[in-house]
Amino acid sequence: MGRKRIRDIRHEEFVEATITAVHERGYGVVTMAEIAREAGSSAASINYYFGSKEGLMEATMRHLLRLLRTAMIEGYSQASTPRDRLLAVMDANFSDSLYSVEKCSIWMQFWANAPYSPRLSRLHRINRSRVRSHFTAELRRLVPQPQVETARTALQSYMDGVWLQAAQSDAPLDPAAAREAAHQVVDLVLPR
Amino acid sequence: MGRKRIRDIRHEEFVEATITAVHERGYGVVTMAEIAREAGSSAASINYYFGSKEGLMEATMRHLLRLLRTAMIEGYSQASTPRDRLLAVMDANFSDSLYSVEKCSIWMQFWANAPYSPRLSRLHRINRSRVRSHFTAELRRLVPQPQVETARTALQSYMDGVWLQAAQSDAPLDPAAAREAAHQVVDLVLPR
DNA sequence: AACCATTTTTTAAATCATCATTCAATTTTT
DNA sequence: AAAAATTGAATGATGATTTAAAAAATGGTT
Repeated sequence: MGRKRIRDIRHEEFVEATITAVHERGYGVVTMAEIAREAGSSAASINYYFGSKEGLMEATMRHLLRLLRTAMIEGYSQASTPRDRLLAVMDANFSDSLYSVEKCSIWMQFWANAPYSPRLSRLHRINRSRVRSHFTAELRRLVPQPQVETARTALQSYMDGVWLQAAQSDAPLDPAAAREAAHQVVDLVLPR
Repeated sequence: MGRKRIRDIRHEEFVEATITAVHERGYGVVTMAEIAREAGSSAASINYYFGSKEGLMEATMRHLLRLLRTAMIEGYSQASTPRDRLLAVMDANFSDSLYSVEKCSIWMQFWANAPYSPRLSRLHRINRSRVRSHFTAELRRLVPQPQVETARTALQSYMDGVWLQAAQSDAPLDPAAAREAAHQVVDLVLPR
């Protein structure tokens, strides 16, 4: 029973510490020692578990992607109409567990660094194309064929842009308000 | 006459080299030596002109902001209706001189790093609020009052999101197509 | 044109600091 | 007792910045 426990607990602790530390110091500047201190541990331990700094970063991004996927699946399962499913995808992006300055900020860091790390860029591509196919599937039933692509990029880029801004914010975010705003954008974009 | 010339020429050379080098290697990883090599010079020279690496980065961002402002002013001056002025702001963001993988990529890097550098974050804020006020001014005349704010964030975030994506692209961009797509998004958002 | 004095520009090398990673030894858990 | 986890202290690199000295441009004077 306990065989896997410690390993998993440490994993999670280090990933959480990474999120905090990267948010505070920046992806390019944060050191192993800082992350370790944040986790109440030592840099050597991180290497013991993750092999390298890059391995840790990849694990952290996987963690965030998992959060997003979970939020998305949950919302999706409760929605019955195409419109509700569309809103569910957006709501997932602005869910309480994801839409915080800390998370948006680290997400942005990963995003900016993805082009220089094959591991990150792969994760990034996979995530993006999943969101795209969700959007496209619902929009096909909501807008005339020639506008599907325009509506999709409008909405998907909107989400990206809002996160980009959120990362710059110096005040705490309001996820509920962000969802409300997103709904209004959907209203604006979809034919009524 | 020649007193200022050399200084200006070097400035520009180093800034161009910075754009190329940051695009190729990433903001957090690029070294002074790499930038210097790209410019056919030495790292010490960069410090002579810019004082520090951060100074160089700030100058580079200023350069990009100047490009954006120039493109915007030019388009603006030729537009006569609110709608045309709105489109002009968008077109400036997707102008041939700005909408390239290289430029979007470095822009993204600055964006991600702004929260950790007061100098960058200041520039960033100024630019953003200029774009916002342009948008708001035109939208006031194009959509009912209660929707102005929604339409503005929809469009402004759209632009941000498209740049974010562009930075990840591994193929050359098509600025004309991006402008066309942006126009369609405007059509979607504005009441017809 | 040629000459010198002054200023500006350039860079190689030295300095100084930082960090990821590894290793060897210890502690904790099973 | 064996395996897993932990860490302090090397190790080995890297890289921004400074310095000191050289090279190039400039301007004034014949």
